[in-house]
Amino acid sequence: MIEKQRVSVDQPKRPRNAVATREAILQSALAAFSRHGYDGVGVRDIAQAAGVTAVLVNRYFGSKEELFAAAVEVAFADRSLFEGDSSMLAPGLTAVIMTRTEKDAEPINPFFLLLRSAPNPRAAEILRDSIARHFERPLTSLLRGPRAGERAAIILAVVMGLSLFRKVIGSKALADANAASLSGDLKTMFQRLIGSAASRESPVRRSHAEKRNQRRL
Amino acid sequence: MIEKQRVSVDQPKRPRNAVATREAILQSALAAFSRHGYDGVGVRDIAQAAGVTAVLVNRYFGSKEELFAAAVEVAFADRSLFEGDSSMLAPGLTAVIMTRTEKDAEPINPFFLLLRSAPNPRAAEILRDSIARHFERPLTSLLRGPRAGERAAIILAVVMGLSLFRKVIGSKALADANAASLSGDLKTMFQRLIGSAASRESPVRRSHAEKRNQRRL
DNA sequence: GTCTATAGAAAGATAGAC
DNA sequence: GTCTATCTTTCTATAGAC
Repeated sequence: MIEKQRVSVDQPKRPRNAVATREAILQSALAAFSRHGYDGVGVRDIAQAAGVTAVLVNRYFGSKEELFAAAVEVAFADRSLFEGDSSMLAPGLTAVIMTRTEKDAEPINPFFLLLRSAPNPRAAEILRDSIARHFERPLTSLLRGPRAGERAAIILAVVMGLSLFRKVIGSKALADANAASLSGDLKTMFQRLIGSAASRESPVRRSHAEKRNQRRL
Repeated sequence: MIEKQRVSVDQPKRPRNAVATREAILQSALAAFSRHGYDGVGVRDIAQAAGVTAVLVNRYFGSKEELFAAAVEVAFADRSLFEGDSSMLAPGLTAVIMTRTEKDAEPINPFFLLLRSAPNPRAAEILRDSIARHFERPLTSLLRGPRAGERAAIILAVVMGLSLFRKVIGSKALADANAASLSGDLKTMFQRLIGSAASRESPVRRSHAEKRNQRRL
């Protein structure tokens, strides 16, 4: 029926370049796993989008599973969110959610990679490990107060749940929500989770406010 | 190698009973989709667990996709969470999360069905529709205050994110968290989201408190 | 380093016997 | 109403040519 198409140029074979080929496969895998999840994409698809055949995927990465692990490491490498102090965390998390899940946003990001690959048991193992190292750990060390690890995981879980509803499921209520009011809600929610006592009142600007008015409650 | 096993009795054929067979397939599908997700299970697996062959799945439900839609309707039918008034909502949501994601909990429930099937685009469509009808709508009508639909979706997104981290990913920080303190955090978070102004302070018991002290802030 | 060709398993769905 | 047998497609992975 329809002729198979080459994504790259119409050369008979790709020019020999191991590192460039490996990188092309890795980027293609990152995009494909983000868009369709581990079980939703085959090594053929990934190879074709990178301009090579499926053989090279296994040659460079050993197996689909190992390719996935490599793609996860690349996707989760961005640490910019956790570099400032904790006062920028709530606005930063809110902005990341809003921009990466808006209507015509690039569908390639670590959240979608995670959400769409988590159903596969082996992928889930790889993800659990990478989340702990790249997200839970740095976020935990940014939080003050008791049970920082627990609260960090809650914050990340909230981020993932919102991304799920906004983009993977596509809930109308969240996908079409007014951006300003939704941002406000999220920022407040994150601020409260970040505040050192998640189960107490008014964590917003707590450290400043409580010096001025200890009997606020 | 290993002989295939019949789940049911060792009769050559299942006794003829259309409604019982249909129901057995439906329950088997519900369990399988919850455990492994839409893409993680085949109609053969579902049929075998129901004690029939794969032919009957398509005979009774038309296709895997239609079987999935039927299973979703069954899974999402439980409305007990939204029957009381909104004062029981936060404790109820917290209890549902904690019990259904504890260590040895039954892995068959609507949350896992949703989380593990959402990556498939057709399953996502079916889920989006059923979530709107069975969860977003009743929860929205239980919430007072502005942007109830938006806030209902946020609440559901938070529930799903927590279930994801506790059980599908298996984040150690949340899976092994102290049940009492985690419950407390969740209850507070839900109470704030349920309170009529998600972006303002102290929604807990707001309606009572604000009558006594308007200048609390 | 990259390819074609293919092995071997498993998927969804259907024809036709009983 | 239920089965066996089979069609067709797709999957991961590998052998071997160039």
